This record gives sequence, C-alpha cells and structure tokens, in this order.
Amino acid sequence: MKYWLMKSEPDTYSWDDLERAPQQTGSWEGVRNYQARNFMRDEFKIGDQVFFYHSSCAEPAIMGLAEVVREAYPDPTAMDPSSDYYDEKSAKKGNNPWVMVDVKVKKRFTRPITLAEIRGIPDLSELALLRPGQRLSVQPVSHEHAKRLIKQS
DNA sequence: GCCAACGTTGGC
DNA sequence: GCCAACGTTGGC
Repeated sequence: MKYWLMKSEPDTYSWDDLERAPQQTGSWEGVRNYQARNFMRDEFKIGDQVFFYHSSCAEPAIMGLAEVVREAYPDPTAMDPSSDYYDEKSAKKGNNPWVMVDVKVKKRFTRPITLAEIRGIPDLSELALLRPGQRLSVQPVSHEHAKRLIKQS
C-alpha cells in the first residue's frame, strides 16, 4: 500500500466537497500533467492512502486522508469542450491520454495540518511538498513521512 | 534536438 | 499582485 499527496484548490474542489459527495467519493478529474498522470495510471492501487492538500488558498494545509477506491480510468472532461479541463489537441486527435481515479473519505484530521506547521517539523524536511518550486499535483509520500503526518494529526 | 518565449503553479 | 520555478511550445 502506498501513500500519496494530492493537491486541490479548495475553491475548485475542497475536502468538504468530497465529504458531501455521494458515498463521500469523488473522481479526481482534471490532472493535465504527464508525471502526475503516470503516477495515477501506473501506480495508484485500490487501498492506497491519499493526503488531501488544499493549495492556492489562505491557509495551505492537509485536510485529511482519503483512500483510492477505483483505479485509473479515462477522464471524460478532457474530451468535453464545455469543461474547464478540455484538452482540445487530444480531443481533435481522437484519443484521450488523461486518466482519473476515484477517492473516498477515510478520515478527516481533527484539524488541518498547515503548510507552516509541516515546515516546522524536522522529520518532514525532505517531504516533496516542501521542495521549492514543487508544483506536481500528485506526489508520492514515503511511509515514514506518512506516519509522521498522521501522528501530527 | 536545442533553447527562448510563454504559460502555469502556488506561496507569500 | 508579485515572482520564482518549472513545464510546454514552437521556430530553427
């Protein structure tokens, strides 16, 4: 079982949105970066645990843990001209290179673990999230880092 | 295949 | 809104 961190802008899709969704399950649509896609397509397995991170907001923070409940399948928003995630080039070529996974709420943290708090924890200094310029929206998290994050929650 | 220009991410 | 970091694009 692997751990991951996935970023979402809460204005677009928040932890609360996931909690309110049917079966507390949501499709992680809109990933348009090949490295992030490859993680989802090649490595995400049912049962993997996902730290849900709020980015580009007043208080960037990990909100809780979700669990992968469906492995990679085509992301239809890439082929949908009315979607914000429409990929015109791929749509015109008629093949969809983009995938998504479904994740389900596992456990909301008793409080958000803020980015500032994470920066203050020496054991987490190597966390990919803290690397300058790290923009990847899907990142692997080591078991050691995952345990430390869960302990912090 | 190089690389400059451009666009996006995301913290501050 | 600023700006650094990085990915993507496109001319050559």
